[in-house]
Amino acid sequence: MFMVQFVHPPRSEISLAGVLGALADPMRLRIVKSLAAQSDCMSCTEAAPCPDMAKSTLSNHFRILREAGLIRTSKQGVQHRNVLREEDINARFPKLLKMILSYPE
Amino acid sequence: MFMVQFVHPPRSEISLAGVLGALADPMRLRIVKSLAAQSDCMSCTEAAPCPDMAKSTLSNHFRILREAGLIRTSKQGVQHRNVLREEDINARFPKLLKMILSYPE
DNA sequence: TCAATAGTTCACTAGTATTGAACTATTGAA
DNA sequence: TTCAATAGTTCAATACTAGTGAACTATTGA
Repeated sequence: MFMVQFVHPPRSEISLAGVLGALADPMRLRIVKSLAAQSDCMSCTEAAPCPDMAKSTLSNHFRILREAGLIRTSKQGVQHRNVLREEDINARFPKLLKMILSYPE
Repeated sequence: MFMVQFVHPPRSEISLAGVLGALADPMRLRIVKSLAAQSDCMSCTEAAPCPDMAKSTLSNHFRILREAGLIRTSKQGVQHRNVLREEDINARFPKLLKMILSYPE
């Protein structure tokens, strides 16, 4: 009877290396772009960058984004609600996120 | 009698994931900051982020920066001349480098 | 009660990072 | 010329990280 606990670093512990490392993967970048395009939250499968990715791989990508401080995950019924921690990232590294997401590739 | 050949991707092949991945390491970020602060080139040991790092590790970091398209290396005598490919990066991802290097950590 | 759904965790394999040791290439001095 | 010093690279070994199928947990709805 163990609830899944999500690890979210506080704003002050979000590191540049962590953020860059999390975004340095085409799949994770697409996940973040999807989340940035949404005003509200998305489930993991909604934000999945491609349909044929293994569930465990997707789950791992979300964990990496979460632990880097890029997204916040909460549980809502059977799904997970993922939101971009835009304010926290902007407070820590102003304009970085917007700039990275602005490049076409 | 094999000359060491350096791999430098052309500007068009510099990828965002490659650049972010290369910069997503505190040691490599420090190397790039050192190079950005210099107007001319630096040898590998001059740009070394800390004195106790193994030579092979340092060499590997420079290789990663080179293959990501962040630096250009040429041989000059017994040393290697490393320069930041600022124009190429700026052409490909405007303002990204300056922004990343501007954060204090 | 039981099946379906949404993710996580585990175990395995494959790729990548760090490092000491050995190697290559260049320079400068005896 | 010969030899040592210097600057990096390459190799081999170990340790860590990513991708994936299979098994598992938790929630919902029939």
